[in-house]
Amino acid sequence: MSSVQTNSAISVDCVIFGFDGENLKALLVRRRNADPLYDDGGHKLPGAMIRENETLPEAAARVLEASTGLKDIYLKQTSIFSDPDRVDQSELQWICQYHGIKTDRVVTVGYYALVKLDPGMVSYTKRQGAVWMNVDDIHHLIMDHMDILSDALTVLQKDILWSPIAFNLLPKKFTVRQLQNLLEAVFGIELDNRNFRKKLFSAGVLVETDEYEKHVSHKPARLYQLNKSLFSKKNIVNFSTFARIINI
Amino acid sequence: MSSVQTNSAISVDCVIFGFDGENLKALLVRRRNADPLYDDGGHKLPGAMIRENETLPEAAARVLEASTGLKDIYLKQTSIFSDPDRVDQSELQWICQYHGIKTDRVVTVGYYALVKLDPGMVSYTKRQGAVWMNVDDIHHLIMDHMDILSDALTVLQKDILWSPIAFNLLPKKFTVRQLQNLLEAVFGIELDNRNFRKKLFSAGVLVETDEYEKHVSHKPARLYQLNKSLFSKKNIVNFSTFARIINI
DNA sequence: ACAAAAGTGTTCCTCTTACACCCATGA
DNA sequence: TCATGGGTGTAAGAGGAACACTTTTGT
Repeated sequence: MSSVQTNSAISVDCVIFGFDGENLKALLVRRRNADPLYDDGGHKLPGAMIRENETLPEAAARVLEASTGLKDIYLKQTSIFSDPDRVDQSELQWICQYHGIKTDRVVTVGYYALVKLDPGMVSYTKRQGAVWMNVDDIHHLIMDHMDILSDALTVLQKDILWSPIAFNLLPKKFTVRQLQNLLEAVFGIELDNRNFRKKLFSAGVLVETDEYEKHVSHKPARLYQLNKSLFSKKNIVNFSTFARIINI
Repeated sequence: MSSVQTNSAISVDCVIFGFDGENLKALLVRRRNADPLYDDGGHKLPGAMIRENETLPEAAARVLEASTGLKDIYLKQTSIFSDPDRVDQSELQWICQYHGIKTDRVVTVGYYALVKLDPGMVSYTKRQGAVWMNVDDIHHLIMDHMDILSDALTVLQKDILWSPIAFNLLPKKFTVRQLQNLLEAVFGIELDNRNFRKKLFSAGVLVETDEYEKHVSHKPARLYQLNKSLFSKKNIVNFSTFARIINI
């Protein structure tokens, strides 16, 4: 019988999703920005080891802030990746050396975050050496990070159906089309615009503003906001608007 | 800045759900069956420390087998509980002593399992000193185990809507009423029996058998089985039958 | 014979789907 | 004036909700 494992290191890896009005994107970093020796060209998810006196959500929030400069962002745990061999020996050696620690094993916890992708954000992350890639175009990441990403996407899909988190990916004021594009991108489906509007408005999740798109070479679309009064009651629990609209 | 945490112990705690045809139950153990000194009368969830060369799902399966004698049971990770103070100093001391380990911190990972509650199972668990309690009647557990239980129930509810796991709580052959009772118990709702049958049969998830209930003092109900052909295709992904039936 | 749960049909109404044209703007 | 996406209505059909009585068994 093997002995109890006490010498584990625990890390968090964050899948940071963003939406540019067209495509769902995720933020990736080079293996080691700070250490060109180990930049093998592979991309990875932003992550970190947990510290003493820090919970996992706190560690994830720290990673998020380091990558994006943002605090108070929607952040949710997905799965744990605990295969003893998920980090091979040479990776492990490097990790121990890099952090100045000694460990036999690294268990990682996946998180996903939802951020508003505006030009300011893009230039901020660019300065950090990070890159926003279309989720559909990401095929290879180092270690098991591809698994972590796929898992996060699956969880995101379910969560969007059952909570109003989709609005975390949109600007405060947005067009109906942006919301429709978002759902189409996340689920890989197409929606009938007329029926989408009907169900959306009858569900009462949106409040119209008096503002419109500007500088577009077609009839400018009205901007809407999320109906915040949904949050005052216990309606969050019952938010299944998108499940109905997508008809799953 | 605090240093990187490497000396964590990782445990798993399992919420083992069972259904007796009427109520949803969970399996609880005394704090330390083996050690009467520490039996303070409080109940806890079955759990264990992870071992070297063991993944978390493997550790959870080990706990499950120790509690119920069952292998190959549906088992799913829920959340992680990582508050540095979730285990207080005296608990920590006891844990280190009991396991003969040295650690500063115990992070635990919640799992839930679904088992068929037949008389054999009940007597097996009774011999282990464990007890099946109605989930509705559980109000106090030691440490943060009540949080782990509540969390598992929430996850179970969502999962039941989106996958055929409900059938893991029923015998191989069951009546329509048992399935209805199960859904009513898990969600705390009431369903119209006629409409329930209509939707259930039209969804094609059940196959009828030629068998009936026996020794009941009313018209015996026909026994049904889960339509296994659902699994051959990719239908598992699209299983939303109960979401439709419950109309969420 | 009685108690207890099984099993069955219909009507009404709501919600979903499918589908085509005019409108406002920038270039 | 043209190209582009915004924005609207209707008709037909499917699916959901509400509801009461007969059947079969054990006692």
